[in-house]
Amino acid sequence: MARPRSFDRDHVLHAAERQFRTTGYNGTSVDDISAATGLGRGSLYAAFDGKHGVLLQAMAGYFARLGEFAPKALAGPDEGALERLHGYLLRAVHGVPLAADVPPAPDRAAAACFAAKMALELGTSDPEVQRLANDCFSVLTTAVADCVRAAQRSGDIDPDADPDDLAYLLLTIIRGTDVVGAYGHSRARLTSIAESAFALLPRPHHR
Amino acid sequence: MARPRSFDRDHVLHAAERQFRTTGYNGTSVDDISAATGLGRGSLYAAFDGKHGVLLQAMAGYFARLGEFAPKALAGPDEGALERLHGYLLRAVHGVPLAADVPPAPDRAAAACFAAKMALELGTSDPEVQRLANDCFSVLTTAVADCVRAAQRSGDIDPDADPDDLAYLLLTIIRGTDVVGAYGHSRARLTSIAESAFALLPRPHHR
DNA sequence: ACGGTTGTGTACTGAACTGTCAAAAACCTA
DNA sequence: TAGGTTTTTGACAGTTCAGTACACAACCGT
Repeated sequence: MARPRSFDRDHVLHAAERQFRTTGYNGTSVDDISAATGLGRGSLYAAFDGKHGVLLQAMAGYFARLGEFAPKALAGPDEGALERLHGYLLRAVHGVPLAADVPPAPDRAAAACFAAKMALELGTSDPEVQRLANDCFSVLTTAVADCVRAAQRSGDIDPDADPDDLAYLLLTIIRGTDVVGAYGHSRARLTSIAESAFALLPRPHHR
Repeated sequence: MARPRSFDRDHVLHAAERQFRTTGYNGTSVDDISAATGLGRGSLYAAFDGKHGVLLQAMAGYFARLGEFAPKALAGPDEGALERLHGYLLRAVHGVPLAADVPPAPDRAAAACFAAKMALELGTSDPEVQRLANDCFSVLTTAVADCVRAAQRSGDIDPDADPDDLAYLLLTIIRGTDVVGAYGHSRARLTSIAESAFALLPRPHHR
């Protein structure tokens, strides 16, 4: 028996995420968020408790999408594991993949991992942001490590390699391409980096 | 026949760099810079043309230090090239090395590449910053690629590998550890990533 | 020692920003 | 259809910020 809210929570948080992505946290004013989401000042404070609240909840939403998509993209039968890894790597260097059918963003720099960007801007002074960003990273390393193990079982990756170390390395490379993308390098360059990384994966010793 | 300036330009720019590194560009006010450098507002505007001018000149100074140190650390006889690469990689993942004897910074997150951090925060909207950051990256990739070529001549790296691709990949990994460091991961974890990367370098096919 | 020149410190201005408040609007239920 | 509840809207106060202007201090050559 009260007025229902006129906006979709996830939709608003996603718009705020885009804004934070392009102008950074400190570079975004509450009015910017207001314009990007269509919500008035008062509604923002009532629903999300202001700028910092919007950030935390937007990051939580991002984390949820990540935890939904990445494991799904990497899980599957052992046989195709290496190829799934390959595909994920190639898509990831062009922007965090969050849906199977979403094409890479037109602007690579704006497609960098949201959590990573916020962690780099605020991580030293905002432990909560740092923790959330690290959670995003953990989800990804876990999913990749599982996929590496699957590839090892199917004989496509050296069984002596440590799957966790390999997962950390691959994710570090992916995050590194966020930075290289921010430098303005071409899509072809990023693809080349991804292929080089993939080519160096330790294969089993045949003989 | 005029009053000389009472500050050392490089010293001031370095202090400003530290401030930008810890609080970001948009998170730093002119008063913050003033406090960090000891210069008054007027002097800052007269000598560096305000906040943005300080950033550009601080980045230029950073670029100069980078171009001074990195090639020196990686150049040398072909024989020790692989080991120099190894040493550089290990030091780089703990913060941009700018002098041979400087120990890694106490706070890893504050030791990330200055240029990379600024590029990620401002790169999309500030082409000048993007260009300067990319220049920093180019200096490093060139130096690393040269060292890879040296290691190939001495028979420590597969001569069939493309040294430029390898250099891009290694630098991408190093920039990736800036992000992983911002997540709050331990020094040991970063070392482990660097060692994993080094272990995967393509060795020549013996026999 | 003095004057010209340049650096330094501080106060000021107009704009922008954050967080809050109260009135109006929208909705549901009875 | 009327009342109660919650959202929405717009405006407001206090603060902070970037950039400027002006007065003062320091130095050097003569």
